[in-house]
Amino acid sequence: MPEPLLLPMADQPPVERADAARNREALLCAARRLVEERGVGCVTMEAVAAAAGVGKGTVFRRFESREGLMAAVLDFSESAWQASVISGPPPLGPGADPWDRLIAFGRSRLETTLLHADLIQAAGASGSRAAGAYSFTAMHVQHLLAELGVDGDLPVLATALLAPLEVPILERQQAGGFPVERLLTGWEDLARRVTGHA
Amino acid sequence: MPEPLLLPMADQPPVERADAARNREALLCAARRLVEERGVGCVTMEAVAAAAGVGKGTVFRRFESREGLMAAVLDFSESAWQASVISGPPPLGPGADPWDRLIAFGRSRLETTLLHADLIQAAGASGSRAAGAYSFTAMHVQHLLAELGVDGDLPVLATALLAPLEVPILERQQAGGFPVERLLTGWEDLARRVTGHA
DNA sequence: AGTCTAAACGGACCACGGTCCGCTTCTATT
DNA sequence: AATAGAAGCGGACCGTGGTCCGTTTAGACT
Repeated sequence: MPEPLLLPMADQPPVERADAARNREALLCAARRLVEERGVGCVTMEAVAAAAGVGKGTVFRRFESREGLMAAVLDFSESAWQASVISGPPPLGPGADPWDRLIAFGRSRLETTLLHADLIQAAGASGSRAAGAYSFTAMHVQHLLAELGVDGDLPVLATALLAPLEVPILERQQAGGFPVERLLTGWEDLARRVTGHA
Repeated sequence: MPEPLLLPMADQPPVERADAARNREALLCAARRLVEERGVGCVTMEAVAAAAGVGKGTVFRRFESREGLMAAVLDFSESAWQASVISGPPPLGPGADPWDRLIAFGRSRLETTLLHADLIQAAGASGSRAAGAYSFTAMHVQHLLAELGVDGDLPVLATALLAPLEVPILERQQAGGFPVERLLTGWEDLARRVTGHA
């Protein structure tokens, strides 16, 4: 018998063993709980391991690093938000005109970011990487800009629009005494100037 | 004799003792050297202490934290740059018209930031705090915007202009394959849109 | 059921940032 | 010069993120 079709096919993710998957789930779950009830800053890797009933080594095996784990926790909340942008009700979701969507996006993004600020920071660089070079938000904004007929270097313009919504910038401004409402108004103004919208 | 004039006056910085100042200098110097020859990531607090011939406790006493020390090291290079903005030759320094200064500022800031990226990140939040609520760069941009006759929420607009020049954003874009030249062109375009400049 | 191997596990171990506290040293005052 | 006490010092000590490696186990094949 000639090697029962099993040779090439290069199955990249060699599937996860059952116990490994179980532990991953338990860890994620424990991490979520601990983060919620103690705050990100007070959750140690050892505590998560203990809460999930596994050894510390396992946590690192499954999630690479603390940042990785936090990114996974963040992903939970974040993907719900992404869903509401992709397929939720307007004006955030599809259906409204691009300008209204852009404004809704800005407000929603700003609020979400502020809400998960600790987690986002704890997730560090692992938080933004996604499919390929661009994260979901960048793609979305770029898309809206295109719909608005903006011309120029869209990827770069999108980044410029997103940058002031990043945690460090928002927190610095908040620390400087700027109320959220003002930041929001400011961002809308920025969007208006960038898009040339009336 | 009635308490020889020494009562109030609340002299905030009770001056630093001579040996303390000596150690601060030695530490700063050692840190600078080590950072330069090994790279920020490979410089431990203990190594700096040893190189300066003092105990580890002293490093923390003088600089509060690793971030604090790195901020101090950064300050060295940074203040030279600030000087060239304040009183260097045009177009970066005073003399050129505001628009040209703004463009020169963007290019210079971008290059400087990229150059010291590691250090800036290592300095963390300690890197940006300065006199009061606004850092030097924010004040400067705000000033230029005012000169250009831009109306709107200047502090917020200035922040929006500065945000895409922050390390994490620049690095993410570079990692995405965007050459520096493109980032720069993009920023100029942004500035044009924000200021309404022809 | 038995065997074999890659994958997974756990916890001892390490390095580094940061704290603490008993001892030393400056410096103002007499 | 002597004194007092605040400021500074050093290094043992601690907690945490991350690694390593000897042991265990899932699960594929027989």
